[in-house]
Amino acid sequence: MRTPSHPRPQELELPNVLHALSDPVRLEIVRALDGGSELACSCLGPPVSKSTLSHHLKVLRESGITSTRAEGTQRLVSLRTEDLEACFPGLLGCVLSGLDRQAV
Amino acid sequence: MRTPSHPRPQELELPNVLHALSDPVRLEIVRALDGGSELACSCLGPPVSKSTLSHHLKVLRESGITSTRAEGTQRLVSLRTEDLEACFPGLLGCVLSGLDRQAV
DNA sequence: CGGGTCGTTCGAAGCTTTTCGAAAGATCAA
DNA sequence: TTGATCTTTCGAAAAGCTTCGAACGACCCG
Repeated sequence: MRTPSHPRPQELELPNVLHALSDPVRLEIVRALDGGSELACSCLGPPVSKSTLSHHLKVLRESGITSTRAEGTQRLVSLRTEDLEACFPGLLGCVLSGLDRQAV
Repeated sequence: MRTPSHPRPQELELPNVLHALSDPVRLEIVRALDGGSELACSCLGPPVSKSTLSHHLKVLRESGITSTRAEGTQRLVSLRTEDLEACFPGLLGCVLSGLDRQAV
């Protein structure tokens, strides 16, 4: 299983990033990754089928929000915190704290 | 022409707000409103048909990003800067500066 | 009242998104 | 090799989004 390709930092586009963040399932995934942990697909997100989860991870990866790395039979997913901070300073933090605020 | 209804601050939802901001036409509208000006529909956004513009303004309004006020035959649209800041601190600013950064 | 301007709503076309189960691919362990 | 595990891809259904023109509604000025 190969590590898939990721957009380069200068290729990140704001509408894509915002769109990727506008889905509740994907927000949940982003929240689970907050803190810098590198998690396998099976640890992420609310209960959806594995094909659905795979789809959402693809959207996050292709928008530049997450990074996915092959490790044996697993895929380890993490946030591209630094690249996001360089492209859209503060954005990820705002979204995460907005999430917490609404999590109630 | 009546002033339409708007969601209350506590009703703003992060996925809705992010979705509303994830469209290039709507981002353009938000950028035009940045600075606090109150603009008529006809002053906003890239060249799209008026029904399309009306639709995008409705999405922005219903997500809580903009406020629309009737003034004679016009509708004056403005950003709900304070409400957004209260619900999702920093978000609007990040998005606007990210926009500038990509505007090139 | 009549006509003009501003904006919304309706109806529709084309495209994308979300979701799932079934099947296939990749890796490891025995 | 065979089987088990983890994940992606395929195919498909249902829902939603973006866009437009045409029609309508609200308001203002002569």
